[in-house]
Amino acid sequence: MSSITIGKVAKAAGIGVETVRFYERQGLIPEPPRSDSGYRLYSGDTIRRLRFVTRAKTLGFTLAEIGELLSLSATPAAGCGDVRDRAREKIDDIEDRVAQLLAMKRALEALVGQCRGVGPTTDCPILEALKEDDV
Amino acid sequence: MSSITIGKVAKAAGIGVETVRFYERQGLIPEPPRSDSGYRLYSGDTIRRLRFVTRAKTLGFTLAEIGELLSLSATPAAGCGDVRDRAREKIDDIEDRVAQLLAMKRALEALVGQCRGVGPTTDCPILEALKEDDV
DNA sequence: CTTGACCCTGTACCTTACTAAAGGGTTTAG
DNA sequence: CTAAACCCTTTAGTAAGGTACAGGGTCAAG
Repeated sequence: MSSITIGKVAKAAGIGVETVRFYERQGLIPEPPRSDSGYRLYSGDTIRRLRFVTRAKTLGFTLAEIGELLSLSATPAAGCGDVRDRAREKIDDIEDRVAQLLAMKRALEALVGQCRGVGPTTDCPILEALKEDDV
Repeated sequence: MSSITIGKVAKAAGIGVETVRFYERQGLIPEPPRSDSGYRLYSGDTIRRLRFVTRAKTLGFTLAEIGELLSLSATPAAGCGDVRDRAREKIDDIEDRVAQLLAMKRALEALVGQCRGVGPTTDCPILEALKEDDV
């Protein structure tokens, strides 16, 4: 049932057909079953997976990292402690990123506030706001 | 006073000398004054600026976007409304990223919870947690 | 006063992440 | 039944973001 060709999957995920095949080669999506004529036949899950990839990419994860994230959920219960450890690493990583983004946001808000005419735009508030955070 | 050579600046920023020159070519840092012999002479500001670049990079900003962020603060008070608008765009962008990162974090936490033996690891919580967020 | 650690420019090369094209089979609408 | 619109593989090219020489000058310690 509901098996869709690569063109539909690509369109639904908002990427190109070539990119879907590329992600398959990179191991980000599993090799799908084929029709008699060799066409790839996908299920709706692939669309979600592809959307996850594009989102994670805009968040600064490399394809390799995204592969790790995806493999976390795909791993069977066997190496459960290992999965948990890697998930915790990713959580820490995400928390770092969030903290840095919020610092950057505060800096930009300070800039906008400065723009309202509170003071002179002499120094750079973006750099100022981040200079203490030695990561 | 306190002028440092490219090697020191690079080391302090945690990047290579070649990368500093590359960022200069990309316009991310200003062309510094030179010594009589042609050596680049930096001030401490450059180190902060370079650190900002490397951080913004891990947060998924392209070098072009980072250039825009940096130029926001460098712009004189003249085009203040324009600067404010662009800063607000960046703030929105950052808020989106934070929201997506937090969704991803929740998904990972659900995964870790699942690992504690609460249930079978049949479906993928990472994909599940993100499937509603149509961005 | 030389030798090793720096610096300069310029060019070439590398990785990541696509994107396109060549050459050919398949499906489907008219 | 044919022509547009898909799909296949393989190979090559592109853009972003560096990284690495080559060939040559500079500086500071011993």
